Amino acid sequence: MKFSISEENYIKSIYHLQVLHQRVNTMMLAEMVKTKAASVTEMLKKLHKKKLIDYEPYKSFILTDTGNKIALNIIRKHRLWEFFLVNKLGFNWDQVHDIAEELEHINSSELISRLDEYLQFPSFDPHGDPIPNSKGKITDLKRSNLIDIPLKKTVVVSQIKDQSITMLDLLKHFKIGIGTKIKVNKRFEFDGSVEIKIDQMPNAVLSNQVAKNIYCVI
Amino acid sequence: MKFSISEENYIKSIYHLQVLHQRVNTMMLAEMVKTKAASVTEMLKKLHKKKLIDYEPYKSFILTDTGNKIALNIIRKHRLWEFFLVNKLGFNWDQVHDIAEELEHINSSELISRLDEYLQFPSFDPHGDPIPNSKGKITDLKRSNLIDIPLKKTVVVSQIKDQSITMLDLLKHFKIGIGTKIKVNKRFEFDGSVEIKIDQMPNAVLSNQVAKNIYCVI
DNA sequence: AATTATTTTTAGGTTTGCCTAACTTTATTT
DNA sequence: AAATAAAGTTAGGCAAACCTAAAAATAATT
Repeated sequence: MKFSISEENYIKSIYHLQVLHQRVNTMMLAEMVKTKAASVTEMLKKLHKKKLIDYEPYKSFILTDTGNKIALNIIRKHRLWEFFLVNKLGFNWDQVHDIAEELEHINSSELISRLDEYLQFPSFDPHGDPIPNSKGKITDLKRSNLIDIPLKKTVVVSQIKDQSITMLDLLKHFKIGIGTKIKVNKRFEFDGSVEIKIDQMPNAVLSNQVAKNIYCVI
Repeated sequence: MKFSISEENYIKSIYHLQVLHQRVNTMMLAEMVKTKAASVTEMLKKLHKKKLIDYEPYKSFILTDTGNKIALNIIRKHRLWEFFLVNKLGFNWDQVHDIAEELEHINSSELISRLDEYLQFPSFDPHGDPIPNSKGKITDLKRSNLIDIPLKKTVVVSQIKDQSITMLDLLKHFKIGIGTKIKVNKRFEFDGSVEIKIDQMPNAVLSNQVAKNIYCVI
């Protein structure tokens, strides 16, 4: 089944709202899709008829399993494109949302599976949000860089942002790679550097510049 | 100024028709955008009001300079995306048109200039059609097929006219694709075949039928 | 030149998704 | 519990882009 861009945006928005607040209402949705409540009601009736939401007038609505699957697919596309824009085209992570908002509606599963492969099946988008796989399954782990990670918590490196040779050299020296377990002991306000501990290694201090490029699964 | 997907498709189609037949009429355009003549007339009035075409009812229509520029920008996007799909995602050139047809309407000049750079500013798309630059200029390099090319001159393949699967197969065997450097050593009068040389390949002979379908930038 | 055929436009209708205004239902106060 | 406020729905309209059928203009034939 194919859906209009509008329908897709409503489905996606309902999904996001359900994650944040489990009860979703018409006004919240109206605000999210930047329209008026009356338009939302109209769309709810349509989505209900297409069996994408369960809906009782004046009561509430919730995505059906089908609706959920469709939402996850749109989100998958959005996040893969964001990953592409940042890691291939060199955008900053705060510049890509609007563009991905358009790209997510491109309709070709072949395109998406190839893109996924081209990007080497990333698990997280540039904001650290998980990318659903082709079956709609999400790794339910959050991700952030060493600057934002809670202290004294052991985390696993999942991505290095800056992949320059100099950066790789530095990482080699500290024995840091994808999968490495790291604990941040202390953060120094003065220069934003962090002291880390890796198993069987002495404590080490990474500059802010380095730390912010190392992303970990929490 | 921003245009709807429909408007963009009309503009692009008028451009293509103008290249093929300099006189364009309503019915041709209707067929090209897969709609009916009445709808075309409606759109012509709208495009005229927006000064994208010169239009006199019952007479004719033609793109204005502005219209032309917009058309070239859409075509630029289409061809860059096609190049991306083939050269980065590994699609075959005969699979990418429909996807590029959607991607060409994504609205971000920043995206396109970065994509262009990422692809290293290609001059031709996978079908050998020239990609307009950001100012709408098309490389008007001299191109001709292997029959008409000067002997002993290294040229670069830029377009394959016949894109049948059988032709594709043959080209694969000889390792010929867009961008391949070729030198024609000799032409045989008898059957019009040509002997070519490609770097790191033994000499090869192509039939006249094949040679005349391979276009190169001189 | 008159008739016929074709092309183009106009007129009137449909669908999608938006809007405002009015009305219902549900929630919150008093 | 009644009154008021807020949220949700319905009704009636609008714009974009499509459609069919009929009318007008142009082109082709006799």
